[in-house]
Amino acid sequence: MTSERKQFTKRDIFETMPPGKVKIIEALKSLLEIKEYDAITTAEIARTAGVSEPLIYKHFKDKRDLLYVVLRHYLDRHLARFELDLKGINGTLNKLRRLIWMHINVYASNRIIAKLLSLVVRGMPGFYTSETYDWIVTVYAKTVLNVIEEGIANGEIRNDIPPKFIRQVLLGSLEHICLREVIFDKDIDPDELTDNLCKLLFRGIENTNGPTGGQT
Amino acid sequence: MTSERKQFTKRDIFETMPPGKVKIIEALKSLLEIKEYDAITTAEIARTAGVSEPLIYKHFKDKRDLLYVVLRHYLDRHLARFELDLKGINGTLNKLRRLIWMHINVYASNRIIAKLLSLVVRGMPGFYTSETYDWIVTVYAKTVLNVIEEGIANGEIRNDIPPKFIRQVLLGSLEHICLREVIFDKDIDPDELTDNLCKLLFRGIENTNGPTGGQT
DNA sequence: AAAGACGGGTGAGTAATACTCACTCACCAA
DNA sequence: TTGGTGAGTGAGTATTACTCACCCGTCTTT
Repeated sequence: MTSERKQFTKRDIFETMPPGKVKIIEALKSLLEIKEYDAITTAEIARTAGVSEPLIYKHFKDKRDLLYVVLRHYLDRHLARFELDLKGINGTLNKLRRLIWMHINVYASNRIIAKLLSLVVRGMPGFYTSETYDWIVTVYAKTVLNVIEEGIANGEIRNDIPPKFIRQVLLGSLEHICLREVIFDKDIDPDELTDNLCKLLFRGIENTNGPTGGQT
Repeated sequence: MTSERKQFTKRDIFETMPPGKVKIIEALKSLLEIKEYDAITTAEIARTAGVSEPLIYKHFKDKRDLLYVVLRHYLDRHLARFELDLKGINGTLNKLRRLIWMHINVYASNRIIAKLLSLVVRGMPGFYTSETYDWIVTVYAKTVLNVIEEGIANGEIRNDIPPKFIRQVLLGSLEHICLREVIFDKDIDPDELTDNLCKLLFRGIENTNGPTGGQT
């Protein structure tokens, strides 16, 4: 009987929400499947949700604010697995490879997420002060950084480049190698991209002073 | 007397333009200095230019189309130098270093360009079918690719990764290492960033089978 | 020189759309 | 009973990108 203790998942979040709010979120989600954000009007969202337009503004600051919440819902299930999925893997570079593959795979299998992150919210000034942004940084970017720092500490990764810089290069590369296919809706091959990226980056970041105890 | 032959520069372009068009372009440019694109209205542009609003639509398809033209004007003087500036340098990696430094330096010294490229036009679907985009690809992206391919041919760069992939990683890294500072208007240090990026990437892309004659 | 095409330029207007105001209704606490 | 609170709405508004019909001067054509 004491088995479930904390397990706060998406389901709980939805259950404590007023039904109208849930309907609005789901409405925007379903509209994003068929057209891009800028082409979706608030009237359309309300109509699809079966609620009145002002209700959107009762629950969300803006149309954009609503988008940030929707983006978070989309990312939720993916990001939840990220940390766990790294647990079983030993070796920093193996963890990084796994991370890279997962990132690309999310973009490959969910174009809405890819488009929102690479093209839409990126240009919205308010995004960088939103809860969703904070959450992504905490859950994802920090995880990546931890892996890199761990690699530096155990001597697998060179220590003459700031870890945050390495992360920037990694994340920038990830986004850019998918960008063309995201924009033009072409297929993405996670395996091939992962291979090439690892080939290139790993040789750039690995510690050449010997595999272990490479502390200067 | 036969000294000047082709020399078509910005000045010529402007001179063959109707004065209203020039005024509109200059108006948007000066407005971009003080506020972001989305906050600028067409009425404001017309007022600043001292022309009527419909004239904008006589000369440009949209407000966005105008932005693309303005972006091209901004980039014009910078990109014109790119190819020339590489001429004197020998060694592919040295050329790449120079290229990297120049790219970062443009972002560091011209925040409007940086913001437009990284945040604004990136999310506009129409941009990727605009003349400006074609032009950037031709003048800049192709130059980068040529340098990389030259490096592969002469054995300085490894040949087991597609040159276009290397370019993607390079350009993605460049954009992403500046992104935070561009968004939050913080200073960018081109020298430091160039050093770190070259340290990381060069080891990743250089050919380890010997410096010359590395053709497989 | 008349006709007319053409390009730059404008005054007045319009459709669309994100967002607001004032309000109702149901529920719950004191 | 009263009053507060939060979900929800009908009607409205300000803003804004964009358009229509039109004017005028300058070339070209016959």
